[in-house]
Amino acid sequence: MNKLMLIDGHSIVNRAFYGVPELSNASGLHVNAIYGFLNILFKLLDDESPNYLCVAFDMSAPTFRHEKYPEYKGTRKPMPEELREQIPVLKDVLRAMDITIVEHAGWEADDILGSLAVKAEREGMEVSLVSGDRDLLQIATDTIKIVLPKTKAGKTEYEIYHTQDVIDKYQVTPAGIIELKALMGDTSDNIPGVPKVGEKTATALLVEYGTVANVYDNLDKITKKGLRDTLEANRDKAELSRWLATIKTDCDTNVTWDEIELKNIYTYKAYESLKTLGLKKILDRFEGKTGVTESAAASMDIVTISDQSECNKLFESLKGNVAFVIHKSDKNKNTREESDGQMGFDLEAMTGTEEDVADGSKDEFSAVSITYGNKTYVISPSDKLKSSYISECIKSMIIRQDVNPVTYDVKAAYGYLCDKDDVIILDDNGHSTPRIDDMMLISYLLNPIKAKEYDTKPGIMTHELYADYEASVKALKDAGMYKLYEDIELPLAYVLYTCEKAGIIADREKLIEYGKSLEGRINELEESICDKAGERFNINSPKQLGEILFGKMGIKGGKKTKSGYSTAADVLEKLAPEYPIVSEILEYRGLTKLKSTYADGLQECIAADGRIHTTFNQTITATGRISSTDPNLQNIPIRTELGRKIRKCFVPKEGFVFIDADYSQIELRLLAHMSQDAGLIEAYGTDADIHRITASKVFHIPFEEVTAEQRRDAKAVNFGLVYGISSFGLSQDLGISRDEAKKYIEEYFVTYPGVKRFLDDLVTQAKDKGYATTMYGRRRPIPELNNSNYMMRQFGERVAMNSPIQGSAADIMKLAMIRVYEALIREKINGRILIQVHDELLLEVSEEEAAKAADILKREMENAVTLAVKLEADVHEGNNWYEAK
DNA sequence: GTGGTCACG
DNA sequence: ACGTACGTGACCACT
Repeated sequence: MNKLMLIDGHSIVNRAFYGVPELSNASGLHVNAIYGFLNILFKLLDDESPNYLCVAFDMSAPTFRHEKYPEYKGTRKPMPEELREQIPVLKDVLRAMDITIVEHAGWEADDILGSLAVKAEREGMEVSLVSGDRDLLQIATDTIKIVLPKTKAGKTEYEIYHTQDVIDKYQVTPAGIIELKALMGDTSDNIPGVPKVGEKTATALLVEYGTVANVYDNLDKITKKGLRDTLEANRDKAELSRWLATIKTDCDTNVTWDEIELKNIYTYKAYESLKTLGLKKILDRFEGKTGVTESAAASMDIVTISDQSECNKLFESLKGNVAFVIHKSDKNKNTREESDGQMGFDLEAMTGTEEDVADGSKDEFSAVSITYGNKTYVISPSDKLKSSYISECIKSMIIRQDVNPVTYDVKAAYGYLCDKDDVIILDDNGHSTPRIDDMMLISYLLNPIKAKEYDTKPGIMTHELYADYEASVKALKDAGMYKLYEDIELPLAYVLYTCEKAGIIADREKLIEYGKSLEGRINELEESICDKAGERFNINSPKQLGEILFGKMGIKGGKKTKSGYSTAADVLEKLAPEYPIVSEILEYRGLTKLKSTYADGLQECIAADGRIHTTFNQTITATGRISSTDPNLQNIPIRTELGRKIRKCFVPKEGFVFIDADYSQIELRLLAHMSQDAGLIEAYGTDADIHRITASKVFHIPFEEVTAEQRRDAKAVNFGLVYGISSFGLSQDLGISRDEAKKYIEEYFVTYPGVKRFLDDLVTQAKDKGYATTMYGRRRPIPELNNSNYMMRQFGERVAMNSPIQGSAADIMKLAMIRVYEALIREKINGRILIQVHDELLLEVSEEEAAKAADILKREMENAVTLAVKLEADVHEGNNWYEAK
């Protein structure tokens, strides 16, 4: 028998929203309602296995009935923004699953559902109507069952009602439900009902008289005077309510069974969009279900290329847009699989000999996939087809004028394609020639909060990015970010590739020595701390430490974290003067950090060539900065002398020196430029210390009389501004009261009114547009600005102030890197950029050319952009990183 | 895998 | 009454 399932979209998504705890994905979008809805849907599909399915949504409030009676539309609670934002997304997911969504301007979802249910029943189908709304019970018959889901402790359960179940529970027939609502009303649906009549009274009346009309026909028989009066006085309300409560069953929905026939819901499209949403649990279900990735692959026409002639033929045929992706080999996997007798033929191992790797030569790859037209080709190296041959084919494809290559992560592609002497030339605009477009960079620019990732399976990944390419480029142009992409991000990828490949020498012996120098004191402190505590415990465990300090020893310290006492440095520092054990703990923490993360950690990262090759991530941060991983070379200690000594372990190669340059207060200078505040610009026009000038102006004292404390305070305010100032944050930083902090800020804004105006504008604009923008048009979406939570909105405002500043500084540094890279090549300097640390560049240059390189570095950095204030870069030379700073 | 802590700009 | 400075990544302990 044919089985139809009808789902009341809004009502179920509401249930899901309130039944599933708050849950948001990486990009800040709430997904709990989507998650809950899908869970309910899957459970129902499993249990009921219908062959027809559709989901009905209300079009928009006010709905049809309420338009006629506007006085009853008002009390409906507005939908929380966290839920509202999920609905269009949910609809997209459902559509991707090939599930039909029905909505109609004139009718409520109820009416559509009722009409479809009745129609289906007439045509001999079995019907399950799923809703969270008990109103629907009026539709129940012996073939139409009403399903009311509940999310209990993460589990989906539901009540099921046929005719008899309604009678059992409510003592009225399904049709009686209408009468019931007419009398008792329903606040959630804005049905007024008769005042003072609740469920009990209404049921009793209906058991007696059956219908509302009959109740009124027999009013004189009602003995309770109060009840009779209220019924009498509110006859109009009862009639209206009856009408409001009645679900229409005769709408001509135009829905044909054919179009709502349940097809394969485990589509690749749905899989992809769930992946974007970060709903991993539901993805698992997709993968287990029908092998979605395989079926997607099957529908995509994947061709395997296994010999040279096929390979040649393919590459000769290519013209226009061509997507290609080179897949990294899994080294562990390789060695293990190869160990069963096939070792000699492993070409990967041959291309990636130790010597090559040591040179920073080509990386290994396991496969290449290419999508062209409507076909995707997967090329795996084998004994018939060498990986070197494949990479030559790709390279020749790339330099052909009639091919526009597109890849995902072009920096990685350089790693597979470039030999050590290969240099990709940058033209006058900084464009690398030949050019390879990078979908990773494009999607990062389109959404830095969550750049689109592609499936890791060779064919599918390439197919997808090929399909997205043109639309994404258009989106980039529409957003005004194409130049940013073409002139900055794309050429930068190559510069970063050269930095990574170059690496930096880390002197292993020195690191070992440094680590040893810490050990003695660490052991000493450990003894002393455990001694004072009266027991041995793990000082590195915040849990144990908290219990010892604030529990056992009874030191007063407010609880802060979810899992107990906070032992963070700012808490302990307040206690240190009074308790020697606390200051010892602080020292211990500092030393073990230096040892484990730096002295020991960095040693692990030294490659066979004696150098550390970090990875610079270009698509991680929300603001446009780059980040460094494995290891992170952007957080090498400098603030304390002991930590700073680590930098002596980073040294240039024989005959070379380090040249280091950092921008002086680039973010504050950008604040001056972007705000166009005359006072701040003028302050930077003089050569004097900016914090001192600010202190002098803000505190109304002569420049010469500014004390060290006042300068420190002014500096903190300056920093605070860049972070999106708050009086609380500033007070914490300076250890002053919130009121005092607030006064500082106010006074600052009086001094530099343009800054105030500018920051306010940033927030207004971000609220208006939904994103913040940098000088070069880079965008950062700020969904938090619309969050219903005050704290979240507040955070959004700070982000709106900070992102344009931090992001513009990042833009400028990226531009500077490209300029420095080009200038070094143009002027044939024997030297290269090794590391970027946000406002700092570290170069390794031959001794003879050090002075020239220093000039180039300073010049290119300072002239990367012309601002209302001068950009200054401080340059130093040294025989290690410590000296060069 | 997550939270706490701390290194940097 | 809430509970906050902006942006990162690595290490450790603990679930």
